[in-house]
Amino acid sequence: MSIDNRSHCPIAFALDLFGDKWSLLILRDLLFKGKKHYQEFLAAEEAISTNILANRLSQLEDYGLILKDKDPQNKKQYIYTPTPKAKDLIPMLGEMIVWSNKYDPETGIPPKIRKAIKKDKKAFIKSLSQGVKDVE
Amino acid sequence: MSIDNRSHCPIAFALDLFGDKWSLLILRDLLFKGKKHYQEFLAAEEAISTNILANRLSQLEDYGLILKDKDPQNKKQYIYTPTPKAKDLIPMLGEMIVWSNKYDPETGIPPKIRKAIKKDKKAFIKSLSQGVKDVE
DNA sequence: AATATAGCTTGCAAAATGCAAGCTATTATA
DNA sequence: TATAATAGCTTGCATTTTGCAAGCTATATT
Repeated sequence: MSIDNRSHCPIAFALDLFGDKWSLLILRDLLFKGKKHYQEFLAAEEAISTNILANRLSQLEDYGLILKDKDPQNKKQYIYTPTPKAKDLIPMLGEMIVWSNKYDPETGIPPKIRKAIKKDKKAFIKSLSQGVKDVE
Repeated sequence: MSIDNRSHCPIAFALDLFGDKWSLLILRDLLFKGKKHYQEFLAAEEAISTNILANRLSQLEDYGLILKDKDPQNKKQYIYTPTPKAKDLIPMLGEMIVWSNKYDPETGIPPKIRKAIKKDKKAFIKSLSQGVKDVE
């Protein structure tokens, strides 16, 4: 797939940036799990390999979805942080979570959260953005 | 990637079903463009190739996202239709459209729709489900 | 100075993708 | 009834992407 989008369709545009098996999992770790370091992404349950991780981090940076800075705490590490452009994906990710909650019979979503989604879907999705600055 | 999901994460579950460059474009054509036939999907602007299209239609059927039936109007064609499981993806796709509307400087979204999104995002997403039965 | 750690890069095999061609079961046409 | 056209694939093969393992470099710790 080329660098420029395949059409001017908004769905195709989004897929050109993160329409693969890994990019959104990295963003999930950044946005919801508070991960910041390369080694943390590497340790994800889904077992991404190091060359793919390096490639996706670099792509996400190119796409303006993440920032890479030296970690002032530990000078041999980098800190990856989501940009507002990435944080703005939270509503979409929220709807994705709601959908999987409905259709994955083996979902690992904890009962408390499942109840929260059932009780008030909108409030649940809004809650995902709490603690994540720069959204809205 | 194996058939069963890589983790019990809801985002990973969704990506296992449609985390590629094509599946959501086919669903877009089914859900928003009223396409029903193989040849219509083949003719999409993004130029999917026929073997990939056949593969994805078969996968989407396996995943319970589409149904394939003989077309009573033209007996040498099939009609593909989205299931409720697919129709329930509309809110997620709506958020994706809203996001791309914000970040794609070359988006092909028509001015009228852009205005509608700006005026009332929620109403816009809701409007996507109008005319598509079985949603909520 | 020697070792460890973090973040990659490289080599190579396996899998997915894309292009072109062909195949089969229906129609539609002569 | 034979002939051609169309729809929906399948197949072969080259290219690209992925994934595993190993290695490499720059810092930091001992």
